[in-house]
Amino acid sequence: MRGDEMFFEIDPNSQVPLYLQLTQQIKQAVVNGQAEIGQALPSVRILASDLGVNMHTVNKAYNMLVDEGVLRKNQQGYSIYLNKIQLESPMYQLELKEQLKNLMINSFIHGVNLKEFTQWTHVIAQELKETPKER
Amino acid sequence: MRGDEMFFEIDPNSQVPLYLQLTQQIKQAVVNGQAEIGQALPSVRILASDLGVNMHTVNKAYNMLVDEGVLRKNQQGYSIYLNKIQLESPMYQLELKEQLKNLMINSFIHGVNLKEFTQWTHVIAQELKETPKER
Amino acid sequence: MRGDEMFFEIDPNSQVPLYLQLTQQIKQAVVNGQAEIGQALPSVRILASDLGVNMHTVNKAYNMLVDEGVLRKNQQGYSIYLNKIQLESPMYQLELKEQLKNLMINSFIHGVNLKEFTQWTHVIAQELKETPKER
Amino acid sequence: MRGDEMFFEIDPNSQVPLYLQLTQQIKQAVVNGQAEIGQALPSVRILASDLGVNMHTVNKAYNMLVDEGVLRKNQQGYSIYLNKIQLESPMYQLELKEQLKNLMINSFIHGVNLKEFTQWTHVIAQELKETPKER
DNA sequence: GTGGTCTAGACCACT
DNA sequence: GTGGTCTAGACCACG
Repeated sequence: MRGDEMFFEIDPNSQVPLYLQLTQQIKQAVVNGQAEIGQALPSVRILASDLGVNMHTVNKAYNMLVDEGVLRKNQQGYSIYLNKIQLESPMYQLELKEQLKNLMINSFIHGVNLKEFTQWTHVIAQELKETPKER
Repeated sequence: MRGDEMFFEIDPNSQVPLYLQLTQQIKQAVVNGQAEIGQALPSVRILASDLGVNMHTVNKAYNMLVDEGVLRKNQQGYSIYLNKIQLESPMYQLELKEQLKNLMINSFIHGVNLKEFTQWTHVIAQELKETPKER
Repeated sequence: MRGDEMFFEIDPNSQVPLYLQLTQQIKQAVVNGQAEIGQALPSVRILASDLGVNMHTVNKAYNMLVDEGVLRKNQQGYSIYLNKIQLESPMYQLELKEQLKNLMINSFIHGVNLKEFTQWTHVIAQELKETPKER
Repeated sequence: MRGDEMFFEIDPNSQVPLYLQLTQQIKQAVVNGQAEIGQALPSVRILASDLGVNMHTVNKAYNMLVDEGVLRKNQQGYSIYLNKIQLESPMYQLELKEQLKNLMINSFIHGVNLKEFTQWTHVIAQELKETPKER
C-alpha cells in the first residue's frame, strides 16, 4: 500500500526551494497526524509527476528527511519512521533556538510585541492539532 | 554623530549569507535598545573594512533595511529610521506567521512541545530586553 | 539430509540488499561451523517462503555463492562445497585488501586508532569462533 | 588559496560509485596528512572538470563529507574541518564494526586466517602513515 | 515496479 | 568567481 492518503502542494513561484517546501509539507503531515509511523510515501517518481516537478527534487527532499530521522528507506521505498535519537539531537535544538531568536527580532521590529507573538504560537499550535480528516 | 557604539560581528564560517547576518545584527541592536532612532550607522566603507567583508555586502544589507523601513539614507549616510507604515505592513506579518508555523512544525518534529517552545520565546524575549551596555 | 539446522534472518528494513544479507548469513554459518561441507541447503522455494522474500532473491544469493566457490549445485539442490581453488584466488584477496583499506580509513577518520581497530578484529574473531550450538 | 596540492584519482570503470571513490580519496588525504584542517578544497566545478566527471558528482561527495563532519562549507567554498563531535558519534562506530565483521567473514571464507588478516591491517596502517610528500 | 547514479545544461544567489 | 537549485533524460541494481 502506497501512501495515497497524503496530498502535498507546492508553489513553484515561491522563493523557498521546492524540495524544502516538500519537506515542510511532509513534516506537517506528521505533526498533525495525517501521516502515521510506518506509512509508505508515494514513490519518488510518482510524487514528482503528481507535483509537476523533477524526480531529483523529490529525491532530495526524501533523503533530507532520512538524514533528519523523519523517514526511513528500505528496499521497497520510503516510509515514515521518526527516529527519536536522531530527531532529538541537541544540535537541532540549538539551531531551532537561533532561528526563533531571529524570527522574534524580526517580529518585534515589525511591530509585533511579545504578547501578540505568543498568541500567534497558540493559534498555530491549535491549527496544527486539528487533524484535517476532510480529505 | 556617528554610531560608534554599535559593534557587529559576523561569522564568515556560517551558512547564513553575510549580508543577512549583518541585517540581523542591526535589527537586534534596534530591538534591544543599543541603537536609537536617528542614530547614524558606520559608513559602508568603514564597516566593510571593520568586518573584513566586501563593500557590496554592507551596501546590500543597508539597502535591504531601507526597503524594509528600518534605515533611511540621506546625504550623510544611513541612520536608524523605523518607518512604522512600512514596518507594520500586513505583508510582512503574513510572512512572519508563515515562518513561525514552519519553525513550530520543525520544533514539534524534533521533540519540542508547545510548552517548551513558549518557554523558549520568553527566555529569548528576556535576553533581548537586557540592553548590553557593558560594551 | 536437508540443512534444517541452519536458520537465517534477514532485515527487510536494512539498506543492504536482501540477497547480500543472505549470502553473508550463509558464509557466517560456514565460518563459525554451523554448516559443514556437503551439508544441503534449504530449497530455494522453502527458504524464500521462510524468509518472506521472493524466490528470485534466494536464487540470486545461492548462485552468487556457487560462483564464489562456497556452494555447489547438483540434482538435489545446493550444498556447501568450499572449492579452495576458487575461494583463494588472488583476485578476491586483492579486493578484500582494498575493502580493508577503505574500512581502516573510515575508522581512523572517525576517531578509531589502530590499537582499537585491532582489538575489534580480535573480539569479532572470538565471536565468530563460538559456534552457536544452542539453536 | 585553493587546495591545489590535493590530487585525486577516480576510476570510471569501477563498480564503486564515482562520488564514493571521491569521498574515500579525500578521507585518505586527511588520514595520511596530505590535507590539513582548514585547507580549502578545489571548487566543485574545477574538480569535476579535472576528474572528467559532472559537477553534481563532486557536489554529492562534498556534501556527504559535510554531513559526516569531515568538511565544512562556507560562503567561499569547502574546506577540511574534522568536527570530532560528529565524527565520533557512536552510530558510525557500530556501522564500522558491522562492516568489519562482514569483511572478516569474507576473508576467512576466502582462506585468510586471523593472523594474516591482522598482518594486512598493520601493512595498510603503515602505508597510510607514510605521507606521500613526493607530489 | 522501486530507488541510485550520472550526465548536460540552465538559471539564480552570494561575495 | 563560488555553490545551489532545477530540469530532462539515460542506464543500472534490486525485488
